[in-house]
Amino acid sequence: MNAARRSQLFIPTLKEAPADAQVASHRLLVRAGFVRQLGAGIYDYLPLAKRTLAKVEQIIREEMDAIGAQEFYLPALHPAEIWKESGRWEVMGDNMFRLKDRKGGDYCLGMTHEEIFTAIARDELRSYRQLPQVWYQIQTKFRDEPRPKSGLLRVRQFTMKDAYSFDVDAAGLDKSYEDQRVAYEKVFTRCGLRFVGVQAHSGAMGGSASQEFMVRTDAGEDDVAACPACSYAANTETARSKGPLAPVRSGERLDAPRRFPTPGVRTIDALAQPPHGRPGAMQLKSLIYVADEKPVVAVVRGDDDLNEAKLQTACGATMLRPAHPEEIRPLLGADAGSLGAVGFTGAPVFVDESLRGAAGMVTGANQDDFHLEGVDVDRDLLRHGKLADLRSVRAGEGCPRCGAALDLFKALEVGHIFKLGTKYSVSMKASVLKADGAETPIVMGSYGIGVERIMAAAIELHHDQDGIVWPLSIAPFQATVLTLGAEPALAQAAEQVVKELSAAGVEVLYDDRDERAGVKFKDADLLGIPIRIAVGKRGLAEGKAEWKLRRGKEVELVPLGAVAQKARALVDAETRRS
RNA sequence: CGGGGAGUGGCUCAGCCUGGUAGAGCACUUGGUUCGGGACCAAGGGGUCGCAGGUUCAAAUCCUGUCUCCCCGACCA
Repeated sequence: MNAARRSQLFIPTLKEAPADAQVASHRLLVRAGFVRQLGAGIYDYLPLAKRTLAKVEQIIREEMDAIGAQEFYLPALHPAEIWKESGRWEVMGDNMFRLKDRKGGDYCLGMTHEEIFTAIARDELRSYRQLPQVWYQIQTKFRDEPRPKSGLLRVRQFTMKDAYSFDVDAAGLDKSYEDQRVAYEKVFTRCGLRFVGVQAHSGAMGGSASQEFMVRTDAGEDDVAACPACSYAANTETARSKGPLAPVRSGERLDAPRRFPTPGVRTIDALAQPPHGRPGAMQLKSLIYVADEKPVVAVVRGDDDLNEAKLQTACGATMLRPAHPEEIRPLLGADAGSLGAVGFTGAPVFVDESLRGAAGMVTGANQDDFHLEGVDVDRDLLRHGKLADLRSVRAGEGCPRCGAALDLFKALEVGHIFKLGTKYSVSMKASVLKADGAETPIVMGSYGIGVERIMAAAIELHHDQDGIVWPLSIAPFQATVLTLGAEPALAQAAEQVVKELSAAGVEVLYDDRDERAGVKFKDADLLGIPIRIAVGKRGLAEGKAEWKLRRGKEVELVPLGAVAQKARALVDAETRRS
């Protein structure tokens, strides 16, 4: 039966949103009775949410199956040993939920499943003839996020579709990756999301190439640089730009850096003010980080921002954090605000590539209250330091491909695909024999989609003052029928319409409650069911019902007997597979 | 981990400064009047004031500790 009675369903709607809901999707999911919060970053999914999530999962399943991926279901509870094999028992740090069993053995809750799938591949795959394999599951992941926030957008327990490809060589991986990329585009499109695929930073996953699928919304936590003129789009963790980056020159070229007193000056800004008057573009900003427990120095222009992800890429570290003040002084002899990398060889030095050739620069002297002027980057820094892309791009800078002004915006990551290569197959010894009898590590890819994030992103994209406006493909119900009034004739007519809709395969929510019309309208708008059929006295006198789409304004009178077919046609048109 | 803010009935909040034994709106129950965009009247039910100590004749209120939740920052020297 495709019909449900509103009076029986558990849909606890709220007039007022909880005070702690900040973003639209959070507020509306709670108000419309889809979710409740159990703890920080932990949510109950109530029947309406379950229906929508099931639809998202089904769309994912269909697109995965269409490219030959095979569905698994693996444990969420993992013995520590398997994570120690890949080395990620340590790498994942505090982000991993860990627990012990009664014998004191170490376990964790899965954050992702590269290790588990790779173990199966290692144990079971022997020959190149068995490849390629593409495996996936839709499973719960646990991540002890430092700061859960924004409702369902950053949580500690969530559902992920994670897929893994196993190929004999790089060419095979290229194809598997491309299959996934195309499947992802279909999934997000079918879910009603406008998205952009962007070049991404691989982070703790490792591997060569990766692409993120981003939904543009201010509720997102990532920053994307995209070119309005060409197809270039990248997470700012990897985005580049060209010009206008020529460093300002001081005009005074010195044979060697010269120390000068700057009492009390601790910031770029202070040094830019009188009496010093050295604009940020003339300064070098030196930042101290700890990469895998070892200090590194990053140097960017005074008016630029260091991008931590880029620094992480540059030094190849798996963990990166800013150094504590008490780590800085013993290393450089001064506190933050007076630091510089001129002649400093106590730790690796990375210099932003935009600084190549810059001269007449000012930087800290590694002595409190003193700076150096006349610094020549090539001469004074690059003999011991390495050039790297470290700075964050800014809006308006030139697209690295075509030069047009880059657009910068907030975005929410709903999917991420990686070319892992052999990182896991080597560490976990997953290999097959090739045709020539040689053993070769399996070449892997890994592909994730956040199921709840799709639901939340759809709401961020599709809502108005009154509530959610679901895309038909993932709405918990496709149509809702309202009776306006208590007359038995209305209920009779409504039930007939419900029956016909149901018979036509349309999922319908029948609001049979003894409520005033206003309450039903408000509730229907809040829930966001795409098709609203209202049966009231006025229309019924002519044998008609009112047809209105949640996304539109027009109300149309439709003969009772024609409602089901009209709905069927719309559902067919909007949920068809691409 | 640092900095803010908040925990009072299911929800939104007041009361706290200036201690005297808990309130409003919404929601819920019953009756009545209403009935096309979150009705009205009347009568009800429901709260160890996050938790634990302490001060006091007396603590939601003052003090200490602790837990939880939300926001900002995780750097820009």
